Amino acid sequence: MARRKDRPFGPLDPRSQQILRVVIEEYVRTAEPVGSQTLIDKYGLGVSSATVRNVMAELELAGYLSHPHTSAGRVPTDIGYRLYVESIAPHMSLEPVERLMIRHQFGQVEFASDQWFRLAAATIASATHAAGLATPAKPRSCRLRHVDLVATASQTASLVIVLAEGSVQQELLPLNEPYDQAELDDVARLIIAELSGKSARQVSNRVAQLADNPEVPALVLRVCQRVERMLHDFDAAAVEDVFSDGLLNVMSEPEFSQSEKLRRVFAALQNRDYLGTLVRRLASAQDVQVVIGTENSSIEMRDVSLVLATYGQPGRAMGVVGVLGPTRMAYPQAIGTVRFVSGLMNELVEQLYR
Amino acid sequence: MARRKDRPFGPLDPRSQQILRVVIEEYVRTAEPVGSQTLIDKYGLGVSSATVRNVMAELELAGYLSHPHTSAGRVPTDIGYRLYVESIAPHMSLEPVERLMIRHQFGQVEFASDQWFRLAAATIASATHAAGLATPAKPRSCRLRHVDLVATASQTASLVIVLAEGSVQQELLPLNEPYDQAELDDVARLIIAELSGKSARQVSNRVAQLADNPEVPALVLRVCQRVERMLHDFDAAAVEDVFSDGLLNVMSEPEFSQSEKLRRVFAALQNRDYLGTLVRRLASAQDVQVVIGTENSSIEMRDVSLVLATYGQPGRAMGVVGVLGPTRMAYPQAIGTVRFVSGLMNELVEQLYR
DNA sequence: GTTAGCACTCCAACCACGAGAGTGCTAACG
DNA sequence: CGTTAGCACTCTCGTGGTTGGAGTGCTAAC
Repeated sequence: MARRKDRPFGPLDPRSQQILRVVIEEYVRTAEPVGSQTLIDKYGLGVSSATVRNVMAELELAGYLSHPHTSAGRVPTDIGYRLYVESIAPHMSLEPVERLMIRHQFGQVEFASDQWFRLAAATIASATHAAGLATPAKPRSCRLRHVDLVATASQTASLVIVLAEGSVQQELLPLNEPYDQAELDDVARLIIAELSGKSARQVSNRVAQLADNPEVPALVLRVCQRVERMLHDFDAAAVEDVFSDGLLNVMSEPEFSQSEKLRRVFAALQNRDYLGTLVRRLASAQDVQVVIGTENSSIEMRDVSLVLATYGQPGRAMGVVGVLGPTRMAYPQAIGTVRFVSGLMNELVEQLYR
Repeated sequence: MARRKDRPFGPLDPRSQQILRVVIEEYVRTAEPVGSQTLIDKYGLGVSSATVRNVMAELELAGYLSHPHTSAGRVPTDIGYRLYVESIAPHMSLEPVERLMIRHQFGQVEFASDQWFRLAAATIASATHAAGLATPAKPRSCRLRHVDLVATASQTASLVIVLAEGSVQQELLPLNEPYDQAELDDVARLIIAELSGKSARQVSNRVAQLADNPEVPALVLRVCQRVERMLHDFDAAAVEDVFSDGLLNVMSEPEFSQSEKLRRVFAALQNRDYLGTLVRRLASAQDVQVVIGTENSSIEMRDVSLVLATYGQPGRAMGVVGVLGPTRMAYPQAIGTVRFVSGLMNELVEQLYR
C-alpha cells in the first residue's frame, strides 16, 4: 500500500486507470458490484486477481471506487465516473452506423419544420436507451416583426405576433363590442407602423407614450399593451420548453425499480427553473458537458447524470440537447450521441440563419 | 345463502349496498383489504361482524368483492367499483370550498389566454391528488383565414397560417433565392385572395388547379402547397395534444410502488392514439364518463381508472378534461371535480364563441 | 334473520443456518 | 519491490421451519 504513496493524488498509472475503466464498464453492463475474479475472467488483464484486489483497494482509498459491504465487489463512485468520463470524453465519437441511423431519422422530417428539437429528444432517447432532453433554439432577445388581428367570433379576435427570428405567439382577445375584419386590419396596420422592429423594451417605452396620448383609440391601446405583455413574457421565459422523450427508458433501469428516486427526478424536471438555470450556466461551454450524480446542484437529481450540449449560434438562438440517465449510464454512447446531434442541430440552425 | 336466491342479479338491498359502499370507501382510504371487524369498529353499522361477513360473502358471490386469500379481508372488484360509481355519480357535486378554490385558480389566468387546458389539467391534478388530463378544444374542421410570410433570414421565411377559429400554425420555409419583405407580402396577399375562407379540401382542389397553370410563379405555388399540407395535417391530427399534469401523484400510490405497472400506463399515454380514440368515442356522451380498470380497452390501462368529460360546443370546438388514477381512487372527488371543471370550461368556450 | 363461538386457513414476520462470493492479509516467489 | 498463492474472515442472500394474528366460514343458539 506504500507503493505509490509518493503521488497519492497524482494521475493514476495506466494499469490503475485501465482497471477503473473495466470496473466501470462491467458495472454499467451488469448493474452489480464487480469482483476481482470477474474482471480476470471477462477481461483477461494479464495479472492475478490478488493484484487486481490490491489496485482496487488503492482506487477505493483514492475515492474512485466504493464498497457496498465487506464481501461485495466494487462500485464506482461519482468521482470515479468523473475521472472515467474525462479520460474518454475528448475522443468519443459515434459509430458510423449510428450516425447514419440518426441522419436518416433527421432526414425524415421536413427541412423547414420547427420541431427539430422534439425529434432530437426522441432520437437521443432511442440511441442511448435513456431519456432525451431538448429545448428549442431560444433567441437571446427579439424584436417585433409583425402583428395580425383576426376576427374569430363576433366579439373575439385572435392576436398573432411574429418575432424577428420567425417565431410566433398567439392569444385570444375579447372585444368589448363587435368589429369587422377591415377595422381590425386597420388597427393591426397602425400598430405595425408604431411598434415593428422594436425590442421588448422599446415597445414598452413607446406604448407608455401612446397611453398618454388621448387621441389613440382605446382598442389600439389595448392591443398595444397586450403585445407588450406578450413580448415581455417571451423574453422572460428562461427556457420556454424542455422537451423530454424516453423517460420510460430510465424507469426500467434496476436502480429505479422502486419508484421513489425517480419520482424526485420527475418532480425536479417538472420544475422548469432547474433545467433553465442549468442551461444558462451551460451556454458558455463549448463542448459536451457531463454532470454526474451528486455533482448536480439539486438533491433530487443526485441519482441521475446529465450529458448536455448547446447548439445554435451564441448571439442569436441557442438551445440545448442532452441525455438524462442513471449515474450508471453508458457514457461513451451518450457523449458520442449528444455531440453528434448537437452538431447536426448546429448545421440546421446555420442553414436557417445564413 | 338461499336468502336472496330469488333475485341474484337484481339490485342489491339497501344494507348490502351500504356495506359495499363502506368497504370501498375504507379500501380507498387504506389500500388494505377490509375485514368485517374493521367495518364494525370504524363505521358502526348496527349489526354484528358475523352479519357483515354473511353479506360480504354474498357480495363476493355476486362478483362485487374479492378475496386475495382465505384469511384476508375483502377488496372491491372492478364490477364493485362500477356499481358504486353508478350509485354515487348522478348526485356528486363538489364542496363549495373546493369550487371556490378552483374558480380562484381559474381567475388567476388571463381571460384570453389559450392555455386553459393546461390550467385545467393542473387544477384537476391538485384537487384530486391524481393525474389531470386535458386536451385543447379542437375544432371539427376549419377554414383558412389568413396567411403571413415573414422574412427571417436572407433565404428563409416564416410561414404563418391563421385558421377561422383563431388558432395558428407556423413553419419555416427555406427559399431558393433571396426575397425582400415586400415581395413576400405580395405573395401572401395573392395567396390570401386565392385560398382564404376555404376548407382543407377546397384548398386542395384550388391548389391542384393552380399547379396546372404555368403563369403562377413558382414561389406562390410552393407556398400554396405548403399551406395545403399544413391544413391537412391540422385536420388529420386526432387530438393534437393531451396535456397531463400530476402523474407524480399517481406514482406515489402504493399499488404503483414497483414501477412496472405504471410504466405500461406511461407507455399507453405516450401513444396519442389511445386517448384520441377514447375522446372520439366520448364525444357523444353528455355527462361525466368513468372507465374502471379492466373496462379499459387497452391492457396497459387495466390497473387505472379514468374519469372523463367533454367540454366545448358540439359543432365547433370540443375538448376533454379528466382524471387518471389508480382503480382504487376517490371517485366522488374525481367525478365532482371533473364535472365542475368541464362546466367551467364550457362557460369559457361559450364566452369565446358567443 | 341475526349473532356468538370456534375451528380453520393462510400470510407475514422472524430466526437460524449454510452456501457462496469476495475481500484483506500474510508469506512466499522471481 | 511488485506480484501471487493461499487462507481465514465477513457479509449477503436464499431456504426452511416456526409462530402469531387476522380474518374467514360454519354451526348452533337466540
